[in-house]
Amino acid sequence: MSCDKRLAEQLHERGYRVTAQRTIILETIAHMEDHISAQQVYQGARERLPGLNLATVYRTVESLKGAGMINMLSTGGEPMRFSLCDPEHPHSHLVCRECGSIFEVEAEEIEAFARRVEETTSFRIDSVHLTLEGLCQICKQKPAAS
Amino acid sequence: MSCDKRLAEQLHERGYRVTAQRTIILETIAHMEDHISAQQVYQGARERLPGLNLATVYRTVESLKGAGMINMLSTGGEPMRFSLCDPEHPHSHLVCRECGSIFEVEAEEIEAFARRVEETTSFRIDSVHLTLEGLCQICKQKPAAS
DNA sequence: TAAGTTTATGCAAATCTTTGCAACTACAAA
DNA sequence: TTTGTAGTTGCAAAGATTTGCATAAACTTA
Repeated sequence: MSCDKRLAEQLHERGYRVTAQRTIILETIAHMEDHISAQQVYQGARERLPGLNLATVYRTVESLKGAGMINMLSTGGEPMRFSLCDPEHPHSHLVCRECGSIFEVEAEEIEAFARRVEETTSFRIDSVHLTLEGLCQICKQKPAAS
Repeated sequence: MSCDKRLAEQLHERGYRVTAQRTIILETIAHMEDHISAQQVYQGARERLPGLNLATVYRTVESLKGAGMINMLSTGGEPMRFSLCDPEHPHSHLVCRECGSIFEVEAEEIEAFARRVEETTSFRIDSVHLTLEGLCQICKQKPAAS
């Protein structure tokens, strides 16, 4: 089955209606390499669906997050960014607060931590989000700004 | 030394100017029990500093985060929230996506993970932020909404 | 395949957050 | 204490995100 078909099927399985907007927005996020902003999703998806509204993008990413299909990353002070979930390879984000670059780090053990929290509390955890913020190799060599 | 004096001193040590706005905003966040929004900080701080501007609140929390003195928590779909950092007791956040309630969970081992990442990558990590999202004990018993 | 129900979308307005710029103030050095 | 400089603030405008409501589309059932 094609990648796109599989995504649409996942949506349906989880009780969400499969609309053109959702399909195209999801594919747009899936096909972009990096973590992209709402504006970028909007512009990318609009090429295939001209009438698309920005509010729909926001509502859709919210739904897709609820369906566990995308990750949202807010670096604080910058617009939210989205990326496709990869349940096989959970990862956390390493964000440079100076230049804004984002790296991914393997984080299976964080998942394990979440499972343990799930046992000790009575929460059901369905998404785990770890962000490590700091300075990348290049930026940490420059003098600090206040 | 008083709690407030100590906070002001920390600000100064880290190269930030100690202004009335910063001091009062920091105290406002420190004295509130929960994680509070920009509006709540604004309203609380305004009682002691009537001319205060909302833009200053946003810029100040950004600085305070840079100084490692507060945490920012974005639950996605809701305004950002802030709380005082407690370096002695690092914790992660457990957020219910249904009712929005927030709990704190001990997370020393996440700090340890961050230190290891710091060694294997060439990043300098100065803030670690883990959010576990899901359903709390009460909300997980209700039928799911799509 | 058609009808009914429920959810999603587009639009416009509201809310939240960031930014440019001129005036102001904290801090350091004289 | 005074002065100079760089960082902060308030204001207003821009940008990002959410929300209410009427219409349209997806899915279920017959």
